[in-house]
Amino acid sequence: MEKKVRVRFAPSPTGGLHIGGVRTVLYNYLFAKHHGGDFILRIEDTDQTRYVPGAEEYIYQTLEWCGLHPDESPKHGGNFAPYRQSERKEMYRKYAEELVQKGYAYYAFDTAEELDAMRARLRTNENPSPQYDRTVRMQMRNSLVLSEQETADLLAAGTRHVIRIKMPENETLSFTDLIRGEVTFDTSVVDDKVLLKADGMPTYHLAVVVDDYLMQISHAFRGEEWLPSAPVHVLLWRYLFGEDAMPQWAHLPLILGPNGKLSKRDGAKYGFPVFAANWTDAKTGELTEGFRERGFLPEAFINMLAMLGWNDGTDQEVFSLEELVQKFAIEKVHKGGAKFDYEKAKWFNHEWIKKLDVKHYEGEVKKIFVEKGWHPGVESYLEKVLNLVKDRCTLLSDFWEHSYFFFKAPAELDTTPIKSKWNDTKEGFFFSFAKALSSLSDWSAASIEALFKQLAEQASIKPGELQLPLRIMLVGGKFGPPVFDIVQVLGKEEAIGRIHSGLNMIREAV
RNA sequence: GCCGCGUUCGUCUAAGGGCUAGGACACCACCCUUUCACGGUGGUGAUACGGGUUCGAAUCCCGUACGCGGUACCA
Repeated sequence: MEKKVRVRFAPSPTGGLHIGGVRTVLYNYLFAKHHGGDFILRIEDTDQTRYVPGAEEYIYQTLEWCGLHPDESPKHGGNFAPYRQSERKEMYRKYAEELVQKGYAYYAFDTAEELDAMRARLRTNENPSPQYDRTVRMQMRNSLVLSEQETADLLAAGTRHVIRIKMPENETLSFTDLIRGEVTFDTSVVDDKVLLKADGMPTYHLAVVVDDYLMQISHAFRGEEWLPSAPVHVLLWRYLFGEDAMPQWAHLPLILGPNGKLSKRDGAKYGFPVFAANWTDAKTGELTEGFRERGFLPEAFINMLAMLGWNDGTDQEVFSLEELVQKFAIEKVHKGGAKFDYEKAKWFNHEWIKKLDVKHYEGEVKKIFVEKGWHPGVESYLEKVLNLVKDRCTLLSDFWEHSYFFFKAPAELDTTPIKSKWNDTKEGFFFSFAKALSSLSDWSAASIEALFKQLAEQASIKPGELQLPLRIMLVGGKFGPPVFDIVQVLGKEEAIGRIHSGLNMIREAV
């Protein structure tokens, strides 16, 4: 009987979510939904020294923006609550004690100073980072070397201590990774990791195993940086719950920056966001820009991340979330890390801006417009304008520069391109064009263009000679969408008004 | 240092023994457009290196190099 698919994303609330984290959530979500399973959000806040206020709320907001809704979480609740590890603190100790009882773990009373001293003593060029492992554990202060009575006394006296796993010697451990296949380790080279800290909190290693078991997680996907500690987790599963109950692992490749692992610094250095949404560090006040505020659509952001390390085997690159859910297969995830390319990210956004109806992002665009000093006007007019310029916008923030002139008549004109060729015949043409426009009944770009060409022919001027002046009168310079589309969207009254004031300005300039 | 993972155009990737190694981004050229873009067409450009196995290898095996990750009472 197949277990129900249950996956979890388990971030620690220590700051903004960067794109590597978001991709991990995405793949978890896609896998769960593809298999009709549950997607759980668990907050791993066992390190109280690194806890950052606001970080958890930020995670919810980011997931919501991306459209990745958890079935269970601290906020949404669920049958396996609590979902915050700090609130589960009492549950872990008993498993750690169980391991000690079974001889798989031991109490260690070494102080931070003693650990430092051990490392300093053993450090050499050949061994730059000595570990607390089988080679030194019998020289330390722990229940392996202390007598039972001494250990009991220390414990009874409330001596600060941790519980460490006792890694077996010379054992070959392997497990099957859904992406990488069989991965093998020699237990002798893994150190005696701390399982339960002196403050009573579990470390990640204990917590992830206990919680994955208690929350009936069927598949566990996480970043590749966890691969080296996988043997510890496999062992804990074996000792505590049996390897048969262990979730299937998949270690996701890393997302790289221009040189090495992608970092916040890369973003600042190369001018692209690395966080999903803006993040302000409460302590330093430092703001790290997000994709969202940069003008990315969630659809594009998700799409771009999904393709960074995965594809369905075809040439298709633009996928909606629904399509991704339908087609996602964890086996097709790449093994190698992927270098993030901001240009490609922008391309995805451009594709989505073109593809989506403007109603989808009108609200966001309005916010940006208001910041630029725009006053909300007629809804249908705004929509027409956005539809006209959407193809030329890569980011939502591009809309303003491509359309501001629809909301405000030009205060001055760039007449340099037309000045030298300006004459009375042309002026006369525009007078009669404006007049003819006022009585035009079919107000469409096509009939405006027909009218324009007809009058041009009557005046014996090539229409091409007149289009640029018209454009400049309407928008102020050499830019914007096709000129007759501009006339149409502007509307009769506004277009005629701009032609008349444009003529005045040209006359002054010539 | 040790351990692990990886390596196809500049970048993301397809091809998992068999056509001139395909697509996308970026770049270049041309076309479209008497604005600027969009768009269209075409082009430059890759199997890290060395050995095997095989009629045949990007693909399987071994070695080397390089990259990345880990090596905390952080996750």
